[in-house]
Amino acid sequence: MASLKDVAKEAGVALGTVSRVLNKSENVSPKTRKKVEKVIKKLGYQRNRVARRLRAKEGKTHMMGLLIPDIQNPFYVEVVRGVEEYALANDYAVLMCNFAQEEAREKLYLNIMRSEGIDGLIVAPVHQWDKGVIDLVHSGLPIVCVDRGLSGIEADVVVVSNSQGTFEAIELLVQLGHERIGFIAGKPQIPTSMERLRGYEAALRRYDIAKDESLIKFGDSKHESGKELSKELLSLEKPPTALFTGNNLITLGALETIHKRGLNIPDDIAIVGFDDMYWSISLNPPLTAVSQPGYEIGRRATEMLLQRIADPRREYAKVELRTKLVVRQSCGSHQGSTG
Amino acid sequence: MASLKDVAKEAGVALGTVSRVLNKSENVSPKTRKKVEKVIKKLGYQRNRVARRLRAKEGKTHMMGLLIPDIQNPFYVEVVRGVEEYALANDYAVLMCNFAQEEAREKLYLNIMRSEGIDGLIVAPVHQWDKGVIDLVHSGLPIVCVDRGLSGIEADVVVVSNSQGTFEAIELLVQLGHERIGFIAGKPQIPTSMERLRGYEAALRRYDIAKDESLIKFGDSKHESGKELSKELLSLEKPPTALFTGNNLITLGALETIHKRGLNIPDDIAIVGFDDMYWSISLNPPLTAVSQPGYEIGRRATEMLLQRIADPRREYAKVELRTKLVVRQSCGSHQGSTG
DNA sequence: ATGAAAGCGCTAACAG
DNA sequence: CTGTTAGCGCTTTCAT
Repeated sequence: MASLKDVAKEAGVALGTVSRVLNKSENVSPKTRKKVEKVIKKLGYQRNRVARRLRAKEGKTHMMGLLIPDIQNPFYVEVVRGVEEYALANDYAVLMCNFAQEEAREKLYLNIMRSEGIDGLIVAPVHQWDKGVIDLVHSGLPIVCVDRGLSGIEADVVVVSNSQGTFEAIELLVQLGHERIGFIAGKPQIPTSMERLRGYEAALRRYDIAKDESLIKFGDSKHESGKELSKELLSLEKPPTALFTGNNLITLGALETIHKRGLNIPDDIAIVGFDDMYWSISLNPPLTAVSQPGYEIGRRATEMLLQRIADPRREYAKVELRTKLVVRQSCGSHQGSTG
Repeated sequence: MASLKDVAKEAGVALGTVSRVLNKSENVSPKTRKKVEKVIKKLGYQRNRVARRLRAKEGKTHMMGLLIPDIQNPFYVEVVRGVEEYALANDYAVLMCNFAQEEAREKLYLNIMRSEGIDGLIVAPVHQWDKGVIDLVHSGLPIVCVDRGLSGIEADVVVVSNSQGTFEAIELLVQLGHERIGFIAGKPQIPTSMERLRGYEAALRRYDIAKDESLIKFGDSKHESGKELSKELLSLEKPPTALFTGNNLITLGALETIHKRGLNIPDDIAIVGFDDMYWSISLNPPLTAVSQPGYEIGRRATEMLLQRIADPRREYAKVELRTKLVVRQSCGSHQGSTG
């Protein structure tokens, strides 16, 4: 692989001059620039990003980190796509790691990121007191949180209207005549779980429906947990007539249980889930869901991160994007199909 | 961040000695080692991976690349998990990029990888004549191909028995009484598409069923294409009684079409898909599918890559893993449910 | 067993 | 405008 030195020698200029051409410095004569660019092309020279990273001051390494909780969750896949797209367009490489909802692994990756010399990081913290992330914020590394914020910490964050989104979903179910609505939540430590629960409670209050604690179950945001907890709900003496599932994996687990029991959706049990997938319409019946703009979350977060890298002193911001209720057939007689 | 120099000064030894301790060199007295280790802990020292990478000889940068065609495809997500797991266990960071089936983007990422100084790369080439990847192989970088091989190139590769897997699926459909079996394939340039087609043809031959070209459609391995091509098949004058879909995204697209037309699965149309998802059972009806061991593919590929990095001259190998037919309800009266 | 020193490829400060 | 030079933090000789 050709190096700066090779290019300089071949072009008959100093090494620094080549660097200037590469970095689009003003102080290069058009003639020299042309000569150097020709040699660069001729030798197929490519900048060594590692050396560049080592030497460069903070904020110019052209590498950012992305730490996501669960790559098996299609929602995060959308976020990843948004991040990747925007990063690529701005000449940033993304070091992407999946900590699979394990705090220990998150810590490990946080260390790797730090020692890879990234310019900044986009992360969905394990919970709002995530020490690893908080330490990193304090260390001065530019960080944008997605999906979940940190408690009492100044940092940029991109979230969605979890509470409002859930409210709308429950409202729809109520309007369709449901009064016993089961709610399967994710881990209570994850802020989004609690926000969604608040939306549920608010909707019940709004329509004067008494809250029945036995209809609310907490799990761990995974398929298995959706499967088990829906079983528990359906086995109640007075089972719910409708189910709200707290994320997409829980939804899929619940569907498995419902189908296994031979129940009809929506006649025996209606279901609305948080998180829409582009293939939700391929489910039978097509799923009514609260759609999060995952791609947009990723894009916006990256935009904010690059802005903060460029100007570390700018005001911290919290961006809240709106969810959208996509009504299909799993919740009952509304014929609408928005998606 | 503390550096090697800081540690050396604090411990009162030379910089090189600290490096030796870090690299578990034999030539350090137990006493010195202990002293240094204590300081390392005290200062919370962490190796700077960038500097290490810049200085290190090839094969010791502790960073590998992973280039996948489509992160929205759950199959590749499984592969990613397998790679990540094995890499992490061996102190390798993974630079993971998704080229979204676009050759231009693949090329771009290939360049980034090269200039990030990775030790090796796992990649699913865009097609078997993928120039970018072939050039990289020739440059001497250790490379393992997954899912698809390269034509006429010496390189390690991990694939599955695409032809045999499809054969078994078609065989099942035939045994269930189907003779008009539609086949929706992915891009013909992708080797797996053609192998799966060969399995289809072999099964027809084996059971003396004439091949009807109008039942075979080529698309681009995506959801949209599954949707459209299944529409075409179902609109034929003599439509198929069963559908074989060439990958998971195509399957989901086909399901959408089938449900939209109000057809009953499997009575009106049976369906078997290539690729199983852990939530295939949550579909209604649960999907009969050819399951690829994605996680295992990723794990094995990484194992092979690290072996090649350690010994670049070892024999090249092609590992073919077996698929498994998971029979559920989408194909008809078999009551079996293996998944 | 340890110290000293070269240098990986690059950026940026300094000198002309 | 361009050349020269000092490191970034580390690994790896070469001495001792």
